[in-house]
Amino acid sequence: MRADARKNRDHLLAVAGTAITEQGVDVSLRDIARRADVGLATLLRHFPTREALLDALLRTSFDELTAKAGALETSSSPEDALASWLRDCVAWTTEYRGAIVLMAAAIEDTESALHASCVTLRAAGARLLTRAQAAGMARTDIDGVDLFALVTALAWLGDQPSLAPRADHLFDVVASAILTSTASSAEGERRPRVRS
Amino acid sequence: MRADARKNRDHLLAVAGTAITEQGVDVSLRDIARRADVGLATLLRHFPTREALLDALLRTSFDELTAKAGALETSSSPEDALASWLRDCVAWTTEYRGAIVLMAAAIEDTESALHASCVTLRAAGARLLTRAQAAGMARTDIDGVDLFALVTALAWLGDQPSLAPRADHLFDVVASAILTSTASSAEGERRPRVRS
DNA sequence: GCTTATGTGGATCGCTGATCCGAATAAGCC
DNA sequence: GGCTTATTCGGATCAGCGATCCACATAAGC
Repeated sequence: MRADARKNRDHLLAVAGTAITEQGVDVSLRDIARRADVGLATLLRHFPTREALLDALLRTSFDELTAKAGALETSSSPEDALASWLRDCVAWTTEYRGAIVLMAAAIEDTESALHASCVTLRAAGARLLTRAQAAGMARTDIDGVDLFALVTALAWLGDQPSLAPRADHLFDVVASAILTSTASSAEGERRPRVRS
Repeated sequence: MRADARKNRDHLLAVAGTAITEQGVDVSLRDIARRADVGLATLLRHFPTREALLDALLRTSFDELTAKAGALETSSSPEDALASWLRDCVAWTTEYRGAIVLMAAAIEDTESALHASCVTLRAAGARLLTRAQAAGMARTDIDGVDLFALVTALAWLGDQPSLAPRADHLFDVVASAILTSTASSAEGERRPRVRS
């Protein structure tokens, strides 16, 4: 890649990150290009679709979450690992408003630029779930696909301005359905009482 | 209203219903007008915004759901009433793909044409929830707003082609978190195996 | 049948993302 | 340093979107 092209690409990524954080993933691509002092065509050549741009932006975070799942697999109890990772996943999506919808669409669209990242993330969650299930700490009638769907739905909830205030609490509600509450004493302490 | 105007309005509603069922709520308004052999301006005068059009289309269903909640309040056990009504709500939204997102946005936007209907629906659910809680059949740390959010999230799940196949199952998972399983004998039969 | 208030829809605006292609320029070679 | 060439750039343009305007058509009331 030519030096000027690389510079433009990096600059565009930085500007896009700011713009999307401010206005959500539906921000006008023309605006991003304008803010980066670049033609719209240039933006669209580097990132042919909005998803390609998001993929480049989110890939780092994706990898971090996947890595964290791997680390938790050995460092925490099966139950805590799953709960903590799920919370991280949901919390992370709040950074890029609207991204979760694209992820939900990408998970089974093999043409999407986001597809591979989503599948990897889902697999990481599935491993944590399987481990928790084997330890008898998670209900066994759900699988990785269900887990991904639940996380996605909770993240979407946090994306809706009108529902976001309840997102944390509802995460606890859903989590209580996933994690078997046999060891309820320890749990009651770990998970904050959200509302009296 | 003049006779021709009324006719146009009714015809537009019928065409819009078909179009939205086929293509989801994001269907082009221009397309709807074209299919109704009417100018775009005419559609937009009868229904100034997409939400106004949806409000007119959905109002009947809204009222039915609200009425059903009222009927269940006396005809069924608090638990069955809540569970059955929630299921109906989620199932209903599948008819108009994408409508749930507009509803979530309308619930706290008093300017929205859908606002009043959404608030009424939420209140109906809240009454069923309160009744179930009073009977000790539902967890007491959630309220009507939480319930609306959960239903909305589940409905959104059913709207996503990639997640929809799990929507029914995940409804059961979430429902098991809302309804307290103290009377597990009666429940165990009605609800599919929650925890094997 | 005439008048008037109401309803209509083509034309147009500003916006979106997508695409084309002449102009600008960095990289490689002598 | 100067030349050539392959790469990159971005203004211009296109089709689509919802919103708005206003000259024209028409139903309703007398």
